[in-house]
Amino acid sequence: MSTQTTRKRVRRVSAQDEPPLDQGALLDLIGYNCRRAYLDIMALFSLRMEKYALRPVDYTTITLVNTNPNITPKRLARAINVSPPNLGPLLERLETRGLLERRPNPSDKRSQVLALTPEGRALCSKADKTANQLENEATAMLTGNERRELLRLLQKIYL
Amino acid sequence: MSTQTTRKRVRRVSAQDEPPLDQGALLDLIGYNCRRAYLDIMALFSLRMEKYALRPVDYTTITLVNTNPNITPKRLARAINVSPPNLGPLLERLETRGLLERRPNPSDKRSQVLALTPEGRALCSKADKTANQLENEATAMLTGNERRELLRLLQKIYL
DNA sequence: TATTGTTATACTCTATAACTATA
DNA sequence: TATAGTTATAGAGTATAACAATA
Repeated sequence: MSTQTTRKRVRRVSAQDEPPLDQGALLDLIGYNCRRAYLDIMALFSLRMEKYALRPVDYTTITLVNTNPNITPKRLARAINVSPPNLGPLLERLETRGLLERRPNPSDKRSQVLALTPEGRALCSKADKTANQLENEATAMLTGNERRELLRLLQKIYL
Repeated sequence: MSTQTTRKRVRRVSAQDEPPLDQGALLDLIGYNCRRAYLDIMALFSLRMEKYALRPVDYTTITLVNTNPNITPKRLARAINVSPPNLGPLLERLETRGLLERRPNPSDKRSQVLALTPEGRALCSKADKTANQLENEATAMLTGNERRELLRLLQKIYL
């Protein structure tokens, strides 16, 4: 073994008696760090959202339809980064579960408008609470100010 | 020789005359914001790294092997979140390109040790520079202090 | 002619079980 | 019996072309 003996407090990555590996230049990249933090949070997301059978994309979808009633599939597809052909089956599943309705657009017979059913709104409300709880849990090492600052900086990048 | 240029779509601009949609509760979620920022940065990553034919996972791999010479595939697989069966073809490609070597582990004939070739180290060095440039470009709206603070907060979550 | 949503399809990514050769 | 790496395979996730109905 070489000279790396910094013996940091090993959290999740290294198993057994493995020395932690040097992440080198990666630690200076925002993209890399965003992904690592994202994966950690999403691991907990999957766990906590399992009881609702909601994948991340499902949760994003019902939340967006909830706050943007009568949105068209076209706009939704762009918003959640799903191509129109792939959005079909996603909406189909949510509709089959009785959470979402696709109705013909009165002003354009080609398109549709989306809305949550009462069941969909109820589930969305519960899922929102769970999402906030799990986020607080996954980011419990941050103070309130740090959490708000992190949100601000991330949004500065993409918004 | 199929040099396929994937014309990545630039986001951030709502298409045509569409009103921007309300992201609602999502904007308060660190996970959601990490993903959005990550996708923005990675769009530029794909563009700038195209000339090296390095996908994100390829870049992470050669960087990690570079800073951790003689690492085993097992440890590497855990570090980059790739299952051992899926790591094989990845290393095979890098080896075929003459960037990486898999050598038998002298102390355990079951396993191997990985190292970059001189060509691999040269490419890694260039890719590192490009990665830093593209990151600075993608996060140009942040001040130096904001950038360092963002790194600190993200690492606080997963490290 | 252009657009919405759908169908069909293919390509990538990821996950799992079973195999081999060592230990 | 356990482990490192491989093989085979299946399932997600994602991308594009072509089509029908409508504008």
